[in-house]
Amino acid sequence: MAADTRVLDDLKAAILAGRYAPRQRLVEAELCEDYSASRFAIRAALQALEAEGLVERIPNVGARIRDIGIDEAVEISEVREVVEGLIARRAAERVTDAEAADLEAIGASMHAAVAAGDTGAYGELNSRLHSTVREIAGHHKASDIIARLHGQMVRHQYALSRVPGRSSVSVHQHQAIIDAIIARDGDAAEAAMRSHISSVIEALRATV
Amino acid sequence: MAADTRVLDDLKAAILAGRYAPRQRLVEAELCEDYSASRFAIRAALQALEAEGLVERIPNVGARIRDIGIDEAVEISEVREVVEGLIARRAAERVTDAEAADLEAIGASMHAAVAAGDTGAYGELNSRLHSTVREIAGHHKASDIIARLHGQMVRHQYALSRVPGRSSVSVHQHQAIIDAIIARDGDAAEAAMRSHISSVIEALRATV
DNA sequence: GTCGCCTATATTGTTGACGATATTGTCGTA
DNA sequence: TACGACAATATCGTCAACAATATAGGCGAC
Repeated sequence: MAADTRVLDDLKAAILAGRYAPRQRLVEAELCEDYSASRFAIRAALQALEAEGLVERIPNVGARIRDIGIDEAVEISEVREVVEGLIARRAAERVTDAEAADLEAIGASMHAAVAAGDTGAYGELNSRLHSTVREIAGHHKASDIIARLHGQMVRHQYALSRVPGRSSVSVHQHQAIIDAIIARDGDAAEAAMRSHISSVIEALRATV
Repeated sequence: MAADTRVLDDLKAAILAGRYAPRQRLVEAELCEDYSASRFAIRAALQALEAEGLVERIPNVGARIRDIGIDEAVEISEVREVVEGLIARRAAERVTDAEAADLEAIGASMHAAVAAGDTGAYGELNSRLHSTVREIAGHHKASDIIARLHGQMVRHQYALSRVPGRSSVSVHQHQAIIDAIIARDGDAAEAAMRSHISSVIEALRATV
C-alpha cells in the first residue's frame, strides 16, 4: 500500500483528465506496463477507484471506466446542490474578514474574466471559488462527499464549460453567493448556492 | 473477488452489529481464522471497508475499527440532514396513492408503539419509515450516500435510541414528514425532514 | 445460411512464500 | 531509577506462479 499510492494517484489523475474513454476496458496486464507496477498494486488501485465510483468491475471479467450518463449526472448534481448549500451556509457562519476579502477578490476576477471572454480563466476561478468556500466552511464530511461526486462528473463538467454564454449568467449567481457569505447570512448563502447549482442542472439537461 | 463477497458482507455485518470495539485492531491473520478465508480475501474486504469509512488502515501497521467521535457524528448528521431533505422533497413529488397509504400505516404504528412504550418496535418503524421514503424518492445517489453515512453512525444511533423520552418527541416530527409527503408538498417535506434530523443532532450533542 | 456447441485464448482470481517495516521488550549505562 | 540503543517479534507489503472463469472464434449439423 506504500507504492500503491503513486499508482493510484497517477491512474486516478489519468481518468480525471479524461485520458480514458467511458466504458473503456482497463486490463490489469496493460496497466502494469503503462504504470510499470505489479499487478498487485494495480488491483489495489482498481478496487479503490471502484469504491470511488470512477471504475466499474465485473467479477471474472474485469474493470472498465464507468460511464456516467446524463441521468446519473443530474442525480449527482442534485445531491451536490444540497450539500454545497450546507457548505455555503456554514461558510457564511464562519467566514473571517480576511476570507471575505479573498472571496471578493475572486468575484472581481470573475467579472474581469467574463468581460475579457476568457472562459479558461473563468473555469479556473469557478473551482477556486467553490474550494475556497469549502475551506471556509471547514466541514470535512461535506467536502469529502463533494470531492467524490465531483470526480464522477468531470466529463460533464467539461462539456458544460463549453456551453457558450454560460459564464455571463453564472457570474451573477457566483456574486450572489459571495455577497451572502460576506453578509454572514446563512439562509441567503444556502439559497444562492442551491439556485446556482440548480441552474447548472438545467444546463446539464440541455446538453443532451 | 467472488469468494470475497461473503467475507466482506460478514465482516461488515459484524462491525455494524457492534461486535468490534472502536479502535480495536483487526489483524489480518486473526480475521483469516475467524472467517476461514485467505489473507487475500481479508485484505480486499478491509480495503473496501476502509473506503466505506468503517475501518482505518495505517501502512505497515494494520487496520482498526474507526472511532467516530461525537464531532464527526454531528458532521455526518448534518450532511444527512440536507440529503434526507432532498429525499423527502423528491418523495413528496413522486408518491403514489398506494405509497401514501403505506406511510400512513407506518405513522399509525409509530403512535401505537409510543403509546405502548415499545422502544424496540419504534426504532424498527423509524428505520422502516426512512427507508420507505427513500424508496418512494427513487434517488439512487442520495440513497447510496445515506446508506454509507448511516453505516458510520450505527454506534451513536444505538446510543440515541436509549435516550428516554425521545420517541414521544420524534413521533410528531415523523408524522409531520408523512403528512407533508402525502400532501405532495415538497417544500414542507424537506423542511419537516430537516427539522427532524436537526433535533436528532441536538440530542446527539446532548449524549456527550 | 444460421444456429448451437465446443475448443482455444485472454483475463481475472487465488495461493503460499518471502521481504520490509513498525512495534515491543530487554539490556546496559548514566 | 530513568533513559536510550539494540534485538526480537509480530504484522503488513509484495511477488511470481498457478487455477478458475468468461469470452470469442471456428466447426459441424440442420
